[in-house]
Amino acid sequence: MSSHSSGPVGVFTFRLNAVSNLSSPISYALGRLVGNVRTFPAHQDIVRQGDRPSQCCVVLRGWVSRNKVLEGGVRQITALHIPSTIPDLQSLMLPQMDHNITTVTSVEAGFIPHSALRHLMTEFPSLALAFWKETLIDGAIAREWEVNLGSRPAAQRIAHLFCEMATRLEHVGQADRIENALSFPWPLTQGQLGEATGLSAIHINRTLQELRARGLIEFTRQQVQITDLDRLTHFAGFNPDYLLSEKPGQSASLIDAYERAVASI
Amino acid sequence: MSSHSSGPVGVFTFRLNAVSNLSSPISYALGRLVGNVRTFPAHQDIVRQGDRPSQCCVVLRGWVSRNKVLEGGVRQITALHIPSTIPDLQSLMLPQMDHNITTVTSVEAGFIPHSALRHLMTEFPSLALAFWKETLIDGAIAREWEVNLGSRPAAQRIAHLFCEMATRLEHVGQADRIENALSFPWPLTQGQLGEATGLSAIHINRTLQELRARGLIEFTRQQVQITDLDRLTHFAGFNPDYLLSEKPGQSASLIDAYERAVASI
DNA sequence: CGCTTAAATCAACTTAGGTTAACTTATTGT
DNA sequence: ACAATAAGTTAACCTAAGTTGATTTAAGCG
Repeated sequence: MSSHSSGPVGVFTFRLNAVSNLSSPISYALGRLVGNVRTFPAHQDIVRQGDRPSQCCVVLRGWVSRNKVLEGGVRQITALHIPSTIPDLQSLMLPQMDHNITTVTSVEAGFIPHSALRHLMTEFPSLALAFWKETLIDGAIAREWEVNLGSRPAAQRIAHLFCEMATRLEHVGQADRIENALSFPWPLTQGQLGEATGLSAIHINRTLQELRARGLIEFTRQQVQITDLDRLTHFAGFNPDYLLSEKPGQSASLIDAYERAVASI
Repeated sequence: MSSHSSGPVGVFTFRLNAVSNLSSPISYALGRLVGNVRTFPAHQDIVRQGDRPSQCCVVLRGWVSRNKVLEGGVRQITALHIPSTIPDLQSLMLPQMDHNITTVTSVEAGFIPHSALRHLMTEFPSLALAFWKETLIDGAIAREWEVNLGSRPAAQRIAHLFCEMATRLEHVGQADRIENALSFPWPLTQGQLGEATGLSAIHINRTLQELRARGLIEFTRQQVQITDLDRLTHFAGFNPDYLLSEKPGQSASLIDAYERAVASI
């Protein structure tokens, strides 16, 4: 069993640091709280709508989605979470989950009891501020998804999501950039991509082909390759400001930290 | 000029209390910080995308929208704010606004300097938790809007928004209920309703007529009347849990508080 | 390794919702 | 009370996206 400050948990504390500059005692204590690291298979609920969790889940490897399922069985993915985030952090303040947290890939996740987090927040009020800030960034992403769902045609909508994920993945060192080209893992099926963008799987397929024909992206198995990020950015009307990207310097150290963490597994 | 703990400011502190049960010294201090109360005309930006505010805005009367404008000039409303909320609370933690805050109606708004809020949060860490909780509820509402925009057909989408606003307005005593019928002010034009739901103004018009024909809603000038809330709720697939409604008891005291506040203007 | 199941792809057809433009009804301002 | 403007309504037409069903390719799996 891999466990604390070394190993994948590092991904988590290092990113919180980059976003909020936590002091090292907080960051150390937080890393130590992550326990009970488990591996989940793909397409499994970690937390369900209506649950009243007593612990928070930290994504250490793999992707998870927030999603809601309507009566008819239609599923809407409202957010995608990549390693280093706590998708159900809200359960600390809002007792009942209003949505599911579901694995997209096989996922390694750790858990922190609410009680431990509450104690730590009492001891270090700045931790609450860091969590609040995470929630605010999540909110900014949700707003951009609303714009995407409400106002962009299919091709731009999909392109915008690719731009966002490319940017977020690059921040945690999970995208490869060569000049202006970016490639990164893409574990969503076309059906799931449709659930995230509010489009049918068939229309996703058509539109993906259009994007390929325009030379904006390439697909190889589970990888997306953005041929020219500037061109795709312009096409999608993407403005990365809402992601509150870390400055280049911090980003670089994050990548190092991540790679060290992964290497030590 | 009306100003502090009496008058419309009461709407604000009373609601924060209901959501997070702030102790009375905090609530009192917070109410006193709201100054510089101004009246804005309808359709005016209070804060703009890209701004770096040094104060937060408290909505005391009227409605405001969060919105983003795309290059082509299309506007997407991502949230509606009714009295008692701080729409740009995030500016305290995220320096740059990622969206506009625009008045829908004529609006009375007060302002609190960031510095004052920061001091108060340092003195009372539970205030930061209350703000975080507000942000989380905002996030839950945004997720439901994502579902609405991505997964519901026009009639259900509009109906769902009516259900949500009816519920939220009832919490702050701004909806009249007679049995199962609810009526409340509706200041959005059909065009703005389209901007909130990602539909064209013409299609809003068509769909509104369908909802009227089905006997689900009635329109009189600036009022919406829900004929039978249960029926509309069922039609829209609305589940109010995500709004974290106060329990009936608290709700009632809120209404009283609101009415006292309004009466004292 | 072939068998099974899930994704992806393709084509034909349907439909919800967008668009344009003409016209009517409310508001607003003077 | 009037003109001027904004909002609501209606109709005709168009298109982006949904749907159904058949076919191919790729991914697990015993």
